[in-house]
Amino acid sequence: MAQVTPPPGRPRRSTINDVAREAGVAASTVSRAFTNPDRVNQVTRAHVLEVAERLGYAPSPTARALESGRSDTVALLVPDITNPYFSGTIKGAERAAAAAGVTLVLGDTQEHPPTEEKLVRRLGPAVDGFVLAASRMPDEALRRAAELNPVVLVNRASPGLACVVADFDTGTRQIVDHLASFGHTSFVFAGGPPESWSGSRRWVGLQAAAHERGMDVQRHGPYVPMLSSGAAAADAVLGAGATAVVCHNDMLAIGVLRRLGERGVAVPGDVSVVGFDDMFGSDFCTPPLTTLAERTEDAGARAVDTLLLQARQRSAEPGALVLPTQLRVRGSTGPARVG
Amino acid sequence: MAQVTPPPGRPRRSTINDVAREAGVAASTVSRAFTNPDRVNQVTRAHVLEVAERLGYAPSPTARALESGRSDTVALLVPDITNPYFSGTIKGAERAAAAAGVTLVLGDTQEHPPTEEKLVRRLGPAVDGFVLAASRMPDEALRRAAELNPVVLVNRASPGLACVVADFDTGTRQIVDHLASFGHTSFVFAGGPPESWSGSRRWVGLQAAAHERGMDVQRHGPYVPMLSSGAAAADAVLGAGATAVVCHNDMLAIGVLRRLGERGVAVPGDVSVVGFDDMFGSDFCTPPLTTLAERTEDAGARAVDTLLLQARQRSAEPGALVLPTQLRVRGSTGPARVG
DNA sequence: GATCACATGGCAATCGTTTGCCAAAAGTTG
DNA sequence: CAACTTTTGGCAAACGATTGCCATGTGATC
Repeated sequence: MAQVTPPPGRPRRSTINDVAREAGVAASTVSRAFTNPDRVNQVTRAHVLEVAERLGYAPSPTARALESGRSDTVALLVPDITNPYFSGTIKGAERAAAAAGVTLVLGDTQEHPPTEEKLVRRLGPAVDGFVLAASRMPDEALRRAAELNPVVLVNRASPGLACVVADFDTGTRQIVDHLASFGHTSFVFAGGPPESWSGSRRWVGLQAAAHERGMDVQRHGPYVPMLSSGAAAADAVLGAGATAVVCHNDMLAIGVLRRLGERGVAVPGDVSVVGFDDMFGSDFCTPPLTTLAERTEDAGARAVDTLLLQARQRSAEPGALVLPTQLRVRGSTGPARVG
Repeated sequence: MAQVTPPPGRPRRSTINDVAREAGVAASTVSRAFTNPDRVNQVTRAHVLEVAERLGYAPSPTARALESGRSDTVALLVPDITNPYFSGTIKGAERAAAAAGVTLVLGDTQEHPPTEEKLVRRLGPAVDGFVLAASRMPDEALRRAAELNPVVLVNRASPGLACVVADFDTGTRQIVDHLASFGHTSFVFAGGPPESWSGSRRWVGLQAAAHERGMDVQRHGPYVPMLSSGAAAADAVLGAGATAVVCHNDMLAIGVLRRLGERGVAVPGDVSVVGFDDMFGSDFCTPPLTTLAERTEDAGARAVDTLLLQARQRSAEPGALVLPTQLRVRGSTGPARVG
C-alpha cells in the first residue's frame, strides 16, 4: 500500500514515540530519560538523548500538561500592557518565570473587569495560576477565581488571597514629610480612577500623614491617569491656589507639568509636583519629577515566586508581602512659595 | 467502597464528561455544542450550554490542543520586554490575538540569540506560531524554526520568511531632507548594536539619502542603546564638531540630550538631535525629540494577523509587509549653527 | 549456588478533548 | 407506504505525553 505522500507541507514534529522507535526503547523510557534521570540507566539515557537531539525532539508541553496536570505556565494579567508602569511588573514576572522554567502568558484586561473575568475563565484550565496586577475584579469574583486556580495579587488586596503590595503607608508619609520640610502647609491630591485599589491606599495614606502633621489636604478628580488629563488637573490646582500637588501617578503628574509649563507657572517655584511610580521617563521630563518609586520588578518576580510555591506545594498561605517604596526627590519639588 | 474524600483542596474543575453526564448526552455532543453548533440540535445545544454554565465548565485548551493540533496560542518573542519601544508591538500583538480569540505567550530573549533559540524550541510544540520581533537569530536558525512552526518577523527580514518591517528607506530620506532643509551639510550617525537589523537598515538608508544630497555622514559607535550610553555618544559628537546627530534610537538620543544639557551645549542651537522610534517619553523630554515614528502597534497586530493566516490556511506567502514611517518634528532639531 | 534486593525497562491506563464513522430517527419524495 | 436523504447523537480511536505496576536481569549476600 502506497504511503500517502504529504504535499510540501511542514514536516511532522517528532514525538516521543519516534524517538523510542529510533532508539530501540519504549516511550516510557524516553519520557523518563527527560523527566526522571535516576530512573534510567546512564548509558541508555545518553543514547536516548542523543537520538532525541538528532531527531530534533522536544517534549510537547501540551501533552505533558494534560497528563500531569501541571502546565508549567502562569498567566499575568495587567490592566494595560502599554502603560510603562506595568513594564517593571511584566519584566519581573518574566524573569522569575524564566528562572523557574515556566512559561508566561500575558493578558491585557483593558482596565475592564468583565474582560479580566473572561480571561481568567478561558485561561484557567491551561495555566498553573494567575498573577493579577492591579486587578479591577470585585472581591467576589476574585474569590471564585481563586477556588479553581492559585491566585496572587499585585497592588491589590482581597480577603483570603495572597498579595504583593507596595508600602504606601510609609511612602505617603515620606511624601508628606518631604513637602512639609519645604514649608508646604497644604496640598492637593489629584486622584485617579475610583476603582483603583492603589489609588485609594494612596489617598488614605496621604490623608493620615497630612493629618498627623496638621496639614490641609483636599482631593480633586477623579482624573483618567493619562498625560492628556494633566491639563484639567493642573488647572484645578491653580484654581485652588495650592502650593503643591500630589498626583495619582507619574503619567498624570507629567501631564500636569506640561500644562503648568504651557501656562507659564514655575515648577517648583510656584507649584511643587509629586507623582507615584517613578515610571520610565520621570527622570528626564522637565523638571525631573519627584516621585514615590515602587519596586515593581521585584513585585512581579515575588508574585510569580509566591504563585509557584502555592501551586506546587498546595500550601495556601494567603499572606501579604509588603515591599518598601522609595521617595525619589528630583527637581519638581521645592520650597513653598510665600503668599 | 468508600469514596476517597479529598482533603480541603481545590475543587476539581468540571470536565466535558461531567457536563455530558449531567446533561444526559454524550461527551461528543457537548464538544460539538461548543465547537460545531450546526452539528447539533438547537434545543440540545441550549440545554448543554445551560448545564455547562451551571457547572462552570470551560473547555480545556490543553486537551483541545492535543487532539486538534491547534493550540490557538501564538508566541511573541522580544529582545527586551522593558524597552518601551516594544510596548507598542506587544500591545498590537495582544490586541490582534485577543480579537482572534487567541492566547498570547510572551517571551523575553534578553537580546541573547541562544535564549531566543531555546525559547523557540521549548515553546514550539505548544504554540501555533511565532512572532519574532527584532530577532537576533541567524538566518539559518530562523529557517530551521520556520520549518516546524509558522514564523513572522517584525523589523527583520530573512529569505523565505514573512515579515512586517518599517519603511526605513523613505523614513531615513525624510530625516536627511529635514536636516538639509535646516542647512546642515553633514551629520553623525550614532550607531547601535551591529546585530540589529533595523540598525543596519537605518544606516544604509541614511547613507544613501545623504549621498543623494551630497551630504557628509560618518558613523560612530556602536553604542548600547541605553540612556547611559548617551554620554559617550554625545561626547563623540562634540569631538567631531558635528552640527547634527542621528541616533540609533530614542533611548540613545535622550541620553545624548541629557549629556549635551549637562555640558551646556544648546539643542538645537549648537547641535540638532534626531532619534528613531518615537518611544514613550520622546515628546516630553527636553527639548522634545525629533524622531522617526514607526507604527509599532500596527506592526505587532499585522504580524499576528499574518501569522494566523499562515497557520490556519497553510498558505505560506513569505511576503514583506512594509509599514510607513512618520517623521515627528519636535524641538530637538533646528538650523545648523554657522561656523 | 540459592536467595534476595535492587536497578532498569516495558506495558497499559490515563489526562480531556476532537472527530471519523455508524446507527437511529426524522423528514422527503414518488 | 416504500425507498431514500438528511439530521442528529453516540461510540471509540486518536493526540503525546506521564506514571503505577510488573517482569526481567544483574549483582550482592550468605
